[in-house]
Amino acid sequence: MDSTVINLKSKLEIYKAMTGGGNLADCPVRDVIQGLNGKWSSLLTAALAEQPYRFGELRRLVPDISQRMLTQTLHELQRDGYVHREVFPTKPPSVEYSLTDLGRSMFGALQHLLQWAELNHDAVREARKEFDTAQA
Amino acid sequence: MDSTVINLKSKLEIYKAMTGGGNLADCPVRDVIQGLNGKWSSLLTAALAEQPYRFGELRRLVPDISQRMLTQTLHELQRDGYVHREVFPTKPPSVEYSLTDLGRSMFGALQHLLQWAELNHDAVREARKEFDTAQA
DNA sequence: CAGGATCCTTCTAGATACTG
DNA sequence: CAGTATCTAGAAGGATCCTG
Repeated sequence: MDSTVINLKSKLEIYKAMTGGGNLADCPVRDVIQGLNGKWSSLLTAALAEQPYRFGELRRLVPDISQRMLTQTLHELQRDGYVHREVFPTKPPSVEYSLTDLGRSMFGALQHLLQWAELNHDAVREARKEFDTAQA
Repeated sequence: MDSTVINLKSKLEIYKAMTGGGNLADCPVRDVIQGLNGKWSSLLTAALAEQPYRFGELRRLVPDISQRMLTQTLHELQRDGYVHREVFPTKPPSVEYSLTDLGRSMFGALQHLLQWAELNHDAVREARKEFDTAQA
């Protein structure tokens, strides 16, 4: 079966996983998703999915991220187990960031959404334009 | 080919789509993803993927969302073309929200990530715990 | 019933300066 | 090189009251 085909059963399961139990605050799915909701999380994951990078390389690669947000986002991704941080005791020190197995697995799932976004960006933009002019 | 298998070519394409052109502020992928980064966007999309709901039904379904955020998030999802809003001129009025074709298409891609989150929540939690104790 | 308007709090993210 | 620390503006989100 094509894994892009979604049956109702899995929809219901996801929905239940997100809303069920009356304990939304501790909902597992939302807990994980929340960790990827940052402005830079997806972008940095996508970058590291290509190949490992060092701190400075990532800065140059993503010129409009502040060094504070780069540090912080990498830290969060590392904390959630997606990113491995390896320090090489050179002088001056160099630090390499790479995806863990969990990170690669997660990116495999995230990628569907990124690809969809790339393919359907025009439709979304068009919908926004239409909506905004209709409101005016 | 199993669509969960990622080849390097598509990785690179996504990465380029997210970072290329030196025009990150207008990056299409990030533009679309940003619209789904809200605290409630995924949850409401998942709910509406199951079936259409009325405003009050969604409130009861997601008890910990404020009515303000429910209104606002539905509005954003509608603006991006994911959600259709239909007003029935009854007394008092009733409004039904449902996914558009674009919304269903988007959810098909988002769902991979939600399913991954459900399956791997324990691993993420474990990683966090390990990271936090290692820091202490 | 389905919101709009307001006020307030918290969280996010950017700018800048400094350090091992 | 790879960060930390501090400060601040702005956005996101919550609480409450009001209405067609």
